[in-house]
Amino acid sequence: MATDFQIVPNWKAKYTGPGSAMRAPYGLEIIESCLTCPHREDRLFCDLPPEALGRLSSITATALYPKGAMLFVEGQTPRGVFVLCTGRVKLSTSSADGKTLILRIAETGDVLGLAGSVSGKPYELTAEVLEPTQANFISRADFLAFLREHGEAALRVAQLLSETYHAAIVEMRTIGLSHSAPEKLARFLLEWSADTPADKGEIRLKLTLTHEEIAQMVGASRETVTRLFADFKKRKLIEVKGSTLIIRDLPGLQRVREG
Amino acid sequence: MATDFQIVPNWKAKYTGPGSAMRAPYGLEIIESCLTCPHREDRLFCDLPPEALGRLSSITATALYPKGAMLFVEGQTPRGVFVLCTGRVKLSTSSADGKTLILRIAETGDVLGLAGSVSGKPYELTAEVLEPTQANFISRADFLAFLREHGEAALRVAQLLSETYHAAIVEMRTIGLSHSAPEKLARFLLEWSADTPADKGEIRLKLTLTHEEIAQMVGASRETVTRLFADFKKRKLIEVKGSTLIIRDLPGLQRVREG
DNA sequence: AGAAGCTTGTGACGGCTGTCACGGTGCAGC
DNA sequence: GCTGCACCGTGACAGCCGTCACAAGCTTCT
Repeated sequence: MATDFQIVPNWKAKYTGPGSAMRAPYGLEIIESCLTCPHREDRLFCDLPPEALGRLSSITATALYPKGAMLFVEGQTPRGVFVLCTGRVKLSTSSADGKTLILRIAETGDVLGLAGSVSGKPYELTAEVLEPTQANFISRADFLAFLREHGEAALRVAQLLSETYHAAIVEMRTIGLSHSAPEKLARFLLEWSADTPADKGEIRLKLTLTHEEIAQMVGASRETVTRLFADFKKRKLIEVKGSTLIIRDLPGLQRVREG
Repeated sequence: MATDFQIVPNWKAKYTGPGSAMRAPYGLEIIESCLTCPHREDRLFCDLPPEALGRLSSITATALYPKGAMLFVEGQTPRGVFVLCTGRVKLSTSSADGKTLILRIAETGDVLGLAGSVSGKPYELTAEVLEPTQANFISRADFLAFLREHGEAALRVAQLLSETYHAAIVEMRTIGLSHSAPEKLARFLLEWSADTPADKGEIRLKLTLTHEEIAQMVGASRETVTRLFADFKKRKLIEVKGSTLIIRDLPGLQRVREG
């Protein structure tokens, strides 16, 4: 297999491709394969017959990626799919003048590069590793062959794509249907906290994103995000302690979202 | 089959559901089935073996929809997929305060409601008929059974979803990555004209959308769209004759898009 | 420890564009 | 033809927010 093309700023190249030499940075353990990894979140593979799973694992390659590594970049012809075992990956698109729009932060269990690999059209997004990440890689050719063989897997892929599409629409709403920046930020925070249960009226969430990145997610400037956080804090809607953000006044934040 | 739930403002209900009484309004001809219809654009069915096509036609119901009919509305639990034979359908989402964002205008050959039907999650969009439309309907249950039976069709569906996703991302860029309204409008016009070939330096396109609708597509107000059209005309970038829009200065428009 | 670099906080300012208001125009239906 | 309605055009105005500039914390590496 040819070594994959990847841009890895400030990092040694040897860590960056499936099949290339691997060593765990930052004391990360290498997990043999996502197929057997403890957090069986890898949603691509659930409910497939064992025979299919075996075939799948034979075409899967595990690799480690350091912070800053690019799994793929916008415009590249698709090379295959990545299934995240650990770590977080930023999915973004950017315009010629350097402005960036972050669509979503992928986490454990997410499948990346699916749409590109299925359609054969260039990746529409760039996938940049935010924190050391282990991922399974399946080349496009192997993946398509596998799907042709296993109809139920193809259906599963269609489901995943539907969900991805759904998420894109939701993201679109935050950006397109909000009049003001406060609305957008409120929408973002509420969206972000959606699957975290409230604990005695409070919602605590880890928010390990810079203001810049949040700005790129909601479509605003870095300064407005900073100012809005200050404003929200003053209005006792939220509270920030280190990298954890606490939503103190959920209804209040919802009112901000509604305008 | 239960009659489908549909909202049809200012129209007789009898025209609105698959299986219900049909008569062609506005002198439209009823085409027996998209499977045999002259413009074989119905991309869902291409390249399937005849046996599968036969099965498909047996679960397909054709219906006519008048202007203003809703094929489905946002939040509804998915009932099935629609394949457009003729006509145009507006796909939009809207917020509580009545603001609307149009994602795309579906045309002949497009498949609607696919993501919802595959995932089972509520439709994320509303599909409103812009001009008299004939569409094939396949109920969700039949459709899923068909996909489970025919793996190659499932793969085809995955491809369609990938394309839909791709289009959503492109739309997202117009809205999220443009700083100014002129940029957004230029992006929209260029996007809209992408598949129309240039004819001696000019591109002519039918633009049967109101300024209001264009505004909802690019995420701006109706007035700014009006003003921008006037501005573009003054700068000799475009020209409008009735419902046809002529792009006079393609490079100029591209410069506007780049900011 | 010190320096470099990234992140956050804050003030000033100006332009874009959303909103409101109203008038004109064209089309459909009675 | 007249009336109503939807759409288009345009002016005035305010306010939001993007941009620029700079300072102050924080991390990270040497």
